[in-house]
Amino acid sequence: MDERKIRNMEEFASVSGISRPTVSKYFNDPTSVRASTRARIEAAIEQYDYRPNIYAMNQNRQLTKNIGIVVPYLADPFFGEIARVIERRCIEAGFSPSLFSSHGEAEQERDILDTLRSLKPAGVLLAPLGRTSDKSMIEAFCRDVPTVLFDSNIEGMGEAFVGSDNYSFVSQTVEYLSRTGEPPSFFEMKHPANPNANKRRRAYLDMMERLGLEPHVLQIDGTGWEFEEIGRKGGHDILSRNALRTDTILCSNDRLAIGLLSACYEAGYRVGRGSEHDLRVASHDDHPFSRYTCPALTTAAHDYASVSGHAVDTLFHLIESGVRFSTRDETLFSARLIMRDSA
Amino acid sequence: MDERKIRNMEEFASVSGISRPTVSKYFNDPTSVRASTRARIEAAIEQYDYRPNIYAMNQNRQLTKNIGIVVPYLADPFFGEIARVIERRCIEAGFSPSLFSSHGEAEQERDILDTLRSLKPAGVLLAPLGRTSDKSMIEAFCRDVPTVLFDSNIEGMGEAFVGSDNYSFVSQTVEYLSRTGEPPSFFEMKHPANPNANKRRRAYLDMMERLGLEPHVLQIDGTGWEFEEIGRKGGHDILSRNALRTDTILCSNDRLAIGLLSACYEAGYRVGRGSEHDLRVASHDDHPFSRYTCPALTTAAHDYASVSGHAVDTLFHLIESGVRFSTRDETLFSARLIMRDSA
DNA sequence: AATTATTTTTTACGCGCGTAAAGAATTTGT
DNA sequence: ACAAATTCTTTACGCGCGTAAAAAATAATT
Repeated sequence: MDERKIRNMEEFASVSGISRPTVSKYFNDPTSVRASTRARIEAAIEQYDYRPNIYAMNQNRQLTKNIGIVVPYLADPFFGEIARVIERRCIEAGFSPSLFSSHGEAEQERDILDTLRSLKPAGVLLAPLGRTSDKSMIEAFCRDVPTVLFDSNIEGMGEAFVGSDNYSFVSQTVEYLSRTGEPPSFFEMKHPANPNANKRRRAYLDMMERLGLEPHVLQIDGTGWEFEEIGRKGGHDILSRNALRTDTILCSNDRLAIGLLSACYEAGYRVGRGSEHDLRVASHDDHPFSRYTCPALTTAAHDYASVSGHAVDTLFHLIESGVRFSTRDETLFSARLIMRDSA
Repeated sequence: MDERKIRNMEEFASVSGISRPTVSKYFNDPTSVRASTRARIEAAIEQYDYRPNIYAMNQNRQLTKNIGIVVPYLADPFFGEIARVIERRCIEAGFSPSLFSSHGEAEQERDILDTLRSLKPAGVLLAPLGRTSDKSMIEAFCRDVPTVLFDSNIEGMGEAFVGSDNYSFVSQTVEYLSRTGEPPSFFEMKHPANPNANKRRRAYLDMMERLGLEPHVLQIDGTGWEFEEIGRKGGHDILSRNALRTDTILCSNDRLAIGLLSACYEAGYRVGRGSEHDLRVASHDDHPFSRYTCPALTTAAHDYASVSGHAVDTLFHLIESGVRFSTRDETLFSARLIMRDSA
């Protein structure tokens, strides 16, 4: 690598022997120049380690190559994984992803959308907080920036929604549990942060009715995003009050289940299948840690790859076509039942 | 809010009745203008919802207000938490944090540093991958950008390192375990990803020698960042080979311990204190989930707040003073023993 | 009120790159 | 080999803001 510092595209153009407009054209789309000139430019890049000033690049472009990724809560490894997959695909497509986490707070979500707007991104992938989100602000944001919602739907906002089919999660777990043992009670937060929780409750009620079984919903207290602690406290409460009708609990999500399993352990309840156990516990999401609970958690898995892949594809299509969708489309992927030892 | 769209600072200056250079001065430091003009500008901002174009702002500034935050693995909620705390403090200080995760891959780490360099950040907080990091590239990066390393140290790189005192972690756990029962064996990966692991092993050996006890290190196979699975497999291997000398295991970190506890449960070993238990397991880090393992994990907690707070403070000091430190300073915070049921 | 210190305005240039237009050079097709 | 099509060079302007310098206005001090 040559030690001479290239200060700008003008200098780089002259050392590479190509005119500046052509070099500029190359950086905006390497395939837009002849193969031979492309080779010369790339050789010069290699030699001088030059890259254009992104601030000057983006100043005049109406559309940058930035993509915003917003998740509600990064301390949940589920979103860490999602972020990883989405980031990779954005980079492969030549975009620059910027990752943001609302950390469970509506004010942070607002600030992020503000920041994002000034980044003039080509598009945004947004997993909103849900119930506490500032709906009108999100709506205004989506009007200005091509946005695909994922994970958690807010009716009518964004050009599209990509997520998991909550009904498919719950129908599989309820069907499995009631076929192989006593019917499940449904364990959830009284005021869930996320609209998926409501869909899951309704799916539970619906499935139980279909199967001709008596539904039983256990609603526990607690607000915020510390689901494990909420699940643990709620679990202790329910176990001590003897509020169970059957020996089977179906949790709304794995993080609550992790807390519940902890409570069961502490209270001396043996969780699992078979006669030597007191309780069966199942759940939804296939959280990265659900394999390592004691016992390992029976759950329904998201199709991670499909959800993130389709969300990205949808956004790319939106960006490339340059037009907004005439109808907002919602794509839901089915769950896959993961049978482990807890139920 | 007025509906008229302000296109640039010129227009904004004219509607606010202040000259453009003064407005520019305001945006670079609101306290640098007279209180009365500041009030007028802020009223106009409120009314027209104007904010300057960040690309044009940063183009001419040698030093932007950006701060890069790089963590090795976001699917570990520990880093999600760290990111949350650091982000907040950066925003409070008027900086724009950009969060990046290497996702356990050295190539990603390299790409991130490349991206970061072109963002011309005022400073960077870097938690490197460790063993697999491209040391020479990090070194070159640190020469160009004021960088504070945290969590995982690489000798001599960056202006400072802020982390936890591994010796204090291990000394407390070893002391506690050997005082209250049989001395611990040390459970770790044969090829740990992170230099902290090596320090912990050495601290274990040192402590055992001091206490006049025979050390015993269990090194398990596996590479990468899926520590739980590595711990689980290694745990099964050790339990089935009956490789334990005592009834006490001290894990290098909580994520390995989570896997080990899972293996213990699957193999029918009862973990905990007291005569009705087979095994004691303790660990280090106070991972967000360690409270919810079964049994809850006895561990040594990082001083999260101090580490992230001091790392940020150090970087701010570096940025404000404008000078590099003459000597690289390393600050280590002590651990706090968290006694739970596993040991 | 006069002097001094502070703040703002006016004027002007530059940053690094996007991009448009016209002409020159190169490649492609026959 | 020649015309047509493609690609590149030259020239030139603009984006939105930072920033410097001198002049003007305002505030603080005596």
